[in-house]
Amino acid sequence: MSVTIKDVAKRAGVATSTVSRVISDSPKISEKTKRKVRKVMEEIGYHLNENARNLVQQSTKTVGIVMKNSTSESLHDPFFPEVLRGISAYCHKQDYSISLTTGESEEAIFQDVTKMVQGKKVDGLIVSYSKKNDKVVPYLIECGIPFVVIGKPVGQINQILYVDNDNIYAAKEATEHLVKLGHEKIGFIGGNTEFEVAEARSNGYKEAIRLNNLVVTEDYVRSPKSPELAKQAVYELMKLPVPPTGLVITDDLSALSVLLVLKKLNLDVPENISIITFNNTMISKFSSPPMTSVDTQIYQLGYESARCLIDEIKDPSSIKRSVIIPTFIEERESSVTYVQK
Amino acid sequence: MSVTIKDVAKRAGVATSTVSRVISDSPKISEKTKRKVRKVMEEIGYHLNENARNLVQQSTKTVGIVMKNSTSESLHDPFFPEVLRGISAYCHKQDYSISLTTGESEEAIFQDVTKMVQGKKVDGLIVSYSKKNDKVVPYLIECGIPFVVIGKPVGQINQILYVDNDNIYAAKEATEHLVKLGHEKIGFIGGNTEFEVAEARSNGYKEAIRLNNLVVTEDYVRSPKSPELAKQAVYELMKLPVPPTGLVITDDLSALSVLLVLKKLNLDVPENISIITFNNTMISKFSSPPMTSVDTQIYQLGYESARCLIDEIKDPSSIKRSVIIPTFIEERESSVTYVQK
DNA sequence: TTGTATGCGTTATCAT
DNA sequence: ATGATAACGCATACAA
Repeated sequence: MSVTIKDVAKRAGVATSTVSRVISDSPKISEKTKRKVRKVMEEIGYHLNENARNLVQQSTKTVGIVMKNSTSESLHDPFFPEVLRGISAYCHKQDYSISLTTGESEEAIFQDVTKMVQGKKVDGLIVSYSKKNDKVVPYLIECGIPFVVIGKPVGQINQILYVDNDNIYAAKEATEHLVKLGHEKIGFIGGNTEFEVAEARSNGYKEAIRLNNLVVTEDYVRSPKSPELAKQAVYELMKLPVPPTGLVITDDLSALSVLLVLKKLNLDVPENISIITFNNTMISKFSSPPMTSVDTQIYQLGYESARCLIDEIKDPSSIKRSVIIPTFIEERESSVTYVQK
Repeated sequence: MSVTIKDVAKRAGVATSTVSRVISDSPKISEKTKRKVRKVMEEIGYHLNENARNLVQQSTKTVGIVMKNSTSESLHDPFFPEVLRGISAYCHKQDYSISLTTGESEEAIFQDVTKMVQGKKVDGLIVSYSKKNDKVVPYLIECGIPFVVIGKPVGQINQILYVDNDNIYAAKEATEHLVKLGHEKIGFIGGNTEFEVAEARSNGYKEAIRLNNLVVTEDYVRSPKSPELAKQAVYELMKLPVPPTGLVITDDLSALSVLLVLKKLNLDVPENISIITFNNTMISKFSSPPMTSVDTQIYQLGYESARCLIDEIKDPSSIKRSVIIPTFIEERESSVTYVQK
């Protein structure tokens, strides 16, 4: 069938072990036989069968990527492709392959993960989210397979590798960005608090409100579970007796929905209400108006997670160094100084 | 190390071949021993090693996905994630895994492909683009490995499986959408004509212009190689003695850039100029104004390509049935009846 | 219906 | 510096 090292060995008049050593460029082999063997490989078109190598080495040099919720949702959000881009870049550099989960439900994704792990298809995994009551992380811990989570793990912080932003701080800064502009009534539109990131940003917002002695109304803080539900939240917020003059929104996609609702309500941004969002994706750049956004450096998030993972795979005994990626605010037209009407 | 079929066999008091047959649920094994073996598998936590199976079966049940240009570019365009979503859905259904190229240049991607193919890491590939002078497709033909291209192959149409839209027709329809609205001066902003899709749409546009006896000015048709360069094209177009009153733009991303330029030029859409774009992604839906867009059913493109590929993998002798996915126009606010100023 | 033996294409451990 | 050979974990042809 295929041409194997046996064929090469026979043709070159050496043993298969010698061929194998030539492949790995072992220093124990003389340059002369290396040349000879390589010439034969060229001649008969030999190529390594990675499956065979994987089997004997018990490793695949591929990393699995676990998506959140469902493949569809992940791919609809500009966040995931950008994370993937970062992961991909580092993996390519290290000559690792990438394998994706394909499930459309949490359960299906969990099955994907078990298959990857137990089928020994991956050397490690990147979990692209952090969520309460998630089965994946505990499972991976139990398996003892290297993995890193993007976001702050819900428990066992010290035993789990992770890369994250300081989301509490980032949300605090975002809120204070509006405070500095003179806003005193600031609303918060977050996300599903099952996800750690949503909770953290919500806490950061609350901290900023408290530290600046502003109105702490529970009415002002919303945690819709989807960008679609975010719309509802805006309607409610703007119907309040004293509606907010500024809004902190925890992702660009939701912010886009918000923008649409505001338009329907005939509220201009930033004239009537200021907005600051998170992630600084293409969306915030190209929306109308372009939105001030907290850049979470998504690409770096992905890149570093891959780096952590591959480091860990290569040396599992090394200490667990989690990494925090800094954030910064990209100011655009959606947030301006508050002026009394 | 791991628990293997040998362990299961010993514990269950059967031969390894019996265990293997239980795994594949062979009808030749009695229900009784099946139950016994499965119980043991459960007890000692047995799991199939896919690498070993891959090796002996000479197949991996995974499909490789080839990105265009570079991973980064692909992931910056909403097109690719959506294609991936479709591919992923069908692959999941068929229990196939997905492996992505990670290269950042055409050459690097070609290396990824050869590695996938020669390393026997995939059973087939989906090439997510069709391009002139591309090395990948000829290489895959030479290898004789199953593959399908998304887009119309540049040669050997009959020997290559592909799934595509009828881009000539779609562009013709798009152009005529503006014609019907009374526009007579219609510009075209396409993409890099190295890609077949760009050429096809350009031809469709020209055909519509010709058939409707409109002004055929070469000045009106532009083929910038990136959304960034599209901006330049708009400036030039609008500086013409007789600028167009309608614009056909072949992708949402470029259209977004165009919108921005138009705004800078103080030209309102659709009051001063109408726009129709392609792909109907989130971008056209959420842009301001929302844009009329030709829906190319990207998800279906991906889904069908996976279906074609896996069909072909399962039965390489079956006839090559390529598929054309229909398009339709989603009307939004960016295109309106032309009124003389 | 079940068992025996062999091979899939490598790498790795001993030798020499 | 190189060769012989035993794994790696599974599937399958052939026996029984």
